[in-house]
Amino acid sequence: MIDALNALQVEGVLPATLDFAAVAVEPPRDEAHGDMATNAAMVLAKPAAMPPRAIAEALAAKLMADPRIAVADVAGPGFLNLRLAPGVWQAVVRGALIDGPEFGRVTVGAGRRVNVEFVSANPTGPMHVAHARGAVVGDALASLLAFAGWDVTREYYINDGGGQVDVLARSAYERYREAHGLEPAIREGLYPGDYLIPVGEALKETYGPALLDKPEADWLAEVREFATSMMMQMIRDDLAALGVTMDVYSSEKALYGTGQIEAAIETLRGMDLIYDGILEPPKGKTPEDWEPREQTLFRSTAFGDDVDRPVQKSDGSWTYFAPDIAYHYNKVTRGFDELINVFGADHSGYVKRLKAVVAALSGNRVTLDIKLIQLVKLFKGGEIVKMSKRAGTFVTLRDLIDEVGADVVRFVMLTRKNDVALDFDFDKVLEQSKDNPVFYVQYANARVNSVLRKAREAGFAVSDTDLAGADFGQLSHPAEIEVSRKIAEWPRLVEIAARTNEPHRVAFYLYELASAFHSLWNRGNDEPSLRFIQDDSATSQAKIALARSVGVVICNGLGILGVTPVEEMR
RNA sequence: GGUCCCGUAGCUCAAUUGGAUAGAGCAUCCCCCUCCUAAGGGGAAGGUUACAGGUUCAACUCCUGUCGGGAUCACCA
Repeated sequence: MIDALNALQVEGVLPATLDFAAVAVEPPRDEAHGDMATNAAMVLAKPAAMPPRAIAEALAAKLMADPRIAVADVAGPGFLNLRLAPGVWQAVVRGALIDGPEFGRVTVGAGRRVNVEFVSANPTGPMHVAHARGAVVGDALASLLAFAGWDVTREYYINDGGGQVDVLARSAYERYREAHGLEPAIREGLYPGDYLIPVGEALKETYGPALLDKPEADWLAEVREFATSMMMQMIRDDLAALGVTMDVYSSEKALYGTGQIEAAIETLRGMDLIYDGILEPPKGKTPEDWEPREQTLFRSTAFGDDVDRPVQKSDGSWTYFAPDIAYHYNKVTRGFDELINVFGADHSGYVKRLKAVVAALSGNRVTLDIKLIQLVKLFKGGEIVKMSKRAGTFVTLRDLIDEVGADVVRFVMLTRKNDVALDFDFDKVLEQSKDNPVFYVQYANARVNSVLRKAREAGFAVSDTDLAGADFGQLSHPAEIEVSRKIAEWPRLVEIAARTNEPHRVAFYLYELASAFHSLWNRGNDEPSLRFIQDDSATSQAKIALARSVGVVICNGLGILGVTPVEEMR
């Protein structure tokens, strides 16, 4: 395309000073407009001082000389539609068979190092549904980026430095007393969950009666350590059940006493981003117990935040924000080019200050993208499932996996953009119908396998190398071309989804591909010539190859989503 | 009150980051099928993309404002 434009410049048709940066060539939304389209004529009309249609006509004539282009015609205000020679699509199907699991792998990431931090649930209990979506989105995003050429690190930040782990320790201590036959005092503010009973028993196992009747100061640190490590083991197990493996676990507590927090704060102070001052009372509703106090503050208003943020409490201890600054400084110094944090939507208030910190501490070298994950609403029998931590009716990730399986959980969690609330309907996700995307995609793959099985029984050679040698000129029906086009879109989709950090696009794409394939399959009912297995072996081979390439793409796509493809439905 | 997210067909959601006549699935209406894998197929209808301005050859997309829904707002993480 650019070559053709350059040629026109040389010929003097176009002014020599034009910039082609805004020229795009892409597959149009509407296939009636050809296989590829370009906006070149309209973008260039103004700078070239020529009517768009005139540019388009000249360009069309030039492009027709290319053997890969079958038809180039001018449409609408100056769009140039290109119909590619059939061989281009056939080559794509062949490419899918040759590349196999690598088909769709692209290089937009260019080996840049990206850190994806996700889940980061407090180590105070089992994971529940709210964590599940973040876990799935983060993990799928990481896989997607890896497939698109990034060097990816999956990371979990353990919030083990704040008051909530003391609460955990006290709660576990009561269970420890219970294990010794004493009445536990689960006071208001402690964690009442049964999952701490085994922790109490393990404490008894390790310490015997040694910690009984001792003041809190004597046991708090040890019990805290003991309980958090058990909680983290439980969380790792939960993640493993969901198919998530982290590369790095970073501890908040480990930042204390190392000077890292102080160093990060001092660095910011050197940029005049840290100062001591007094905050105004919050506007709107002022808390009744509000009183002015001097604190150490981060100047986040310089980055568009509505108020500066405290890093130190009035008693001199750090707020949660201080170790967070140090943690992100740490990620910057580890040499990542990009940081991505997957947070729950309730963290929306931290976005600006964290972006500000990363921008300041990296000298704008490192980008931070924060994906906010909206709520998941559970439905069962048409009723919303109410969840309350207090009433002990919150649904754990384990419950969810046990009921519908990890594959279903993962796929469904990716059928929505991250910043939109998601309804998870227990009844629908187990339904076998077209409006259950998990089933529909899996079913397509099962049908592909069914074709291959029957073809093998009929004596066809169906290895990928055999199929890649097929005569794809046999595939001429519009329904077959449609499936080929969809397959050809795959690498580009990977690129877009990765660039925008939106793994849900993969799930939607797979549904569309499955839909095109099912449509072709069903046409075979009425038109025997569209069935995959024919009497003529050359025709069969091409059709089977098409089916197989659908299977290749579905497997690659599901691989990114972390969903296991099924070979047979039952 | 500030900030962030959302608002698209009756319902649930897409829309290749600014492209052409805004697309799917349910539900509705019409026709066909019981078939290599049964859990269907084809078609019709359905829209001022919340509203009002602006930028652009081109706006669901970007900017400003308004309305509605949600999240969040020092001394918890």
